[in-house]
Amino acid sequence: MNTTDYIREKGLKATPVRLKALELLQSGARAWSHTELEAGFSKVDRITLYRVLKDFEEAGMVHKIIDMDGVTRFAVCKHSCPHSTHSEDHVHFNCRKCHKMFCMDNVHIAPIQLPAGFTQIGVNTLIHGICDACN
Amino acid sequence: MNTTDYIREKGLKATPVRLKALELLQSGARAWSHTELEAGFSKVDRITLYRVLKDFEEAGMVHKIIDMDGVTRFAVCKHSCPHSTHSEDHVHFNCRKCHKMFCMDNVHIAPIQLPAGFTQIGVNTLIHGICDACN
DNA sequence: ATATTAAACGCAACACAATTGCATTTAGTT
DNA sequence: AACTAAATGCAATTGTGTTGCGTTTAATAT
Ligand SMILES: [Mn+2]
Ligand SMILES: [Mn+2]
Ligand SMILES: [Zn+2]
Ligand SMILES: [Zn+2]
Repeated sequence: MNTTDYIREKGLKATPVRLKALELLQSGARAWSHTELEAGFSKVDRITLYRVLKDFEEAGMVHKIIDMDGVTRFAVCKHSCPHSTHSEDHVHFNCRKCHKMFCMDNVHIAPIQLPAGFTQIGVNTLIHGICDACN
Repeated sequence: MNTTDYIREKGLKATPVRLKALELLQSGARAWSHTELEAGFSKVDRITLYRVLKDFEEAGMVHKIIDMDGVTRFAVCKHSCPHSTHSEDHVHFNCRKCHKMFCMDNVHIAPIQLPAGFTQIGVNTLIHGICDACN
């Protein structure tokens, strides 16, 4: 399915900012910060971009992750992600050199045993190290 | 060892703000945000508090964690934590109800197998759910 | 006890991320 | 082509964290 139809299918209008933002998010196979995305446009209103990212997130098109530096990042949801059942439990990798963040969908994490009284809803595993490109 | 001596042992002057901040951090067995700590004082300069927290962190007295909402939090280091070998790899638990964060030093996490090319330096595991008090 | 001084403090200013309100424009529809 | 709800662009505001600088103070030396 093309970008325009995908946005429309999610109940959103296919506007220029949304099309470009989605194309950027779908490229590079990584999680993008607002600043990185903004730099990918020749010209964009940063408030509009904030709202587009929020719209995408609410539509279940992207998920938000806070990286090791506290920077908010967005990555496309690879499997179909209805907002309710949206699982963000996959591992994220943050490179100490280039500071890029990657979603590691194929990395398996073992279930965690919590102390009595604590109930788990979800888990965010954030690994930091050196990525393949920087190695 | 008392609070004053502990601060001095780390090479810092035992000032009123530092004493109070450390007492707050040592109480409650959880990770405190700047805002929460500030509220624990009857009167404190917020810039001074930022600097005290930075000093504590650099001295290896506390470690910094970003919680599920992107809020920066500080928790006392339970075992002796020289800054160089300081391990922050223990699990953190963030409550969806009260938004408090806890360090789970006794929770074991299995080692993670990364794809070829990626080298791991450390890992931050952040579980979200409902804490014992809220359950 | 008093003097000394490097460290810590308090305040103003600044930088940056993110949100809200509102008037204008536009995508999708009739 | 006309309509309208949604999206945009801009200004203003909030929140978090940092930096510079003059003043005060904790720890030390006399
Ligand atoms: Mn991801
Ligand atoms: Mn901790
Ligand atoms: Zn890298
Ligand atoms: Zn709770």
